[in-house]
Amino acid sequence: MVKNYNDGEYVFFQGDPADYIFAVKEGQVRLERSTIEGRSVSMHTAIAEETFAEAALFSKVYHCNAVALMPTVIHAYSKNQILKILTSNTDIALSYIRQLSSQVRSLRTSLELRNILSARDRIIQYLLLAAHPETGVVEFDKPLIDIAQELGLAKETLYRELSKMGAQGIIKREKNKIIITADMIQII
Amino acid sequence: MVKNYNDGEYVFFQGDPADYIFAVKEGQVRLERSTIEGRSVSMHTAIAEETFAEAALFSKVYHCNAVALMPTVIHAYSKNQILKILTSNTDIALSYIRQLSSQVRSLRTSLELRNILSARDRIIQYLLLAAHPETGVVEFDKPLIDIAQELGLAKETLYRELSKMGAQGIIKREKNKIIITADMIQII
DNA sequence: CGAGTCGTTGAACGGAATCAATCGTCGTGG
DNA sequence: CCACGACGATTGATTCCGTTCAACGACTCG
Repeated sequence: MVKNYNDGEYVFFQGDPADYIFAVKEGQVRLERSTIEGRSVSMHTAIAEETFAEAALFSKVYHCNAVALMPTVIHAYSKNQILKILTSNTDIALSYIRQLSSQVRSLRTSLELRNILSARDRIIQYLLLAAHPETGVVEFDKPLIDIAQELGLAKETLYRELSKMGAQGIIKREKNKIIITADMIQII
Repeated sequence: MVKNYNDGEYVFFQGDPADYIFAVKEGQVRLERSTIEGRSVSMHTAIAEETFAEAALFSKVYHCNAVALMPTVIHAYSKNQILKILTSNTDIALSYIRQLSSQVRSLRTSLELRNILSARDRIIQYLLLAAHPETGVVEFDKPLIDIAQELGLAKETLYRELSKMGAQGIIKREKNKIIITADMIQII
């Protein structure tokens, strides 16, 4: 089921009966928990192609609010239907487990990156992880500005560090592409 | 199956046949990926009571190395056995899905916290999330030093901000406990 | 009663965010 | 077809905040 939301419009509220899980097709949705005295804390921001409220499968009500941060297109999937499918078809259940496992791994990696304080080191580790293991090529399907966001850095910091690294010859830059040179290895 | 590892001992290597998934009982295990030229990048550090290499369920080989960072006790579970159980018993599969979903949610929340630059704000959001919704009480089952680590802050920073907040009267501190006062709400 | 860990505070430094300005590029519509 | 606007990329200057180093008190546990 496809639905459209405007900026600021709520998809569901904390306490609503949890009947659907969702996927963002376009736009962004913030998951926020209401705290004491009506304040809210953002728990996650789901972007395009992400699913959210998966935990609703196992809960009678939603435990947070979901609000669109811009005009947003969302797919809603009936929780009961999904549960039925998951219990009747072990292949699908397993494939869902695989997907979740891979999500856990990727989230853990992101978190581990954030434990690196130095911007330079964080970028280097990111590049090493993202690089093709043989060729040392990192290809980007999104602007650097988004990468900066992922890395938890100001875009300026990322630009600066990259151009420094370029000057030092430890990376080479092409359009939508960064190539790690052999020199990087000694630096680390 | 229980196994013991010494500091620096490897549990498995990248490329080894993936026959087991694991849980850390005591100690720590670092998951690291080998990159070009034999360097390694840490992808995750699993601590006590955490599972790791769950993605091995769906892979023939491990995609990273696992190395004990201290004397460590690990439980190993046969991948085939687990797969058999998951496919034969949908209840267990569902419960595993639940566990993974909850892990995803919690990891997303941690990551969202890290997107907050200001130490003070990050701590406040953390406290609000961790607080009992009615009473505003946060109870700790581990030292603040570990909380600081979780938050990605130097312990000194956490101590300082907490004592500032205490002085401002927006929190009250007791042993293993922080109470959020009504005053906090206006400050945010 | 010591050893080790946790908690706390001070001082100084450095590095990343921020503000600001400019350029390049792409798509769009008049 | 070109002007315009939007957004990404880039560089400079400045500020500020969190890390780091250091030292010390408190507490727990063997």
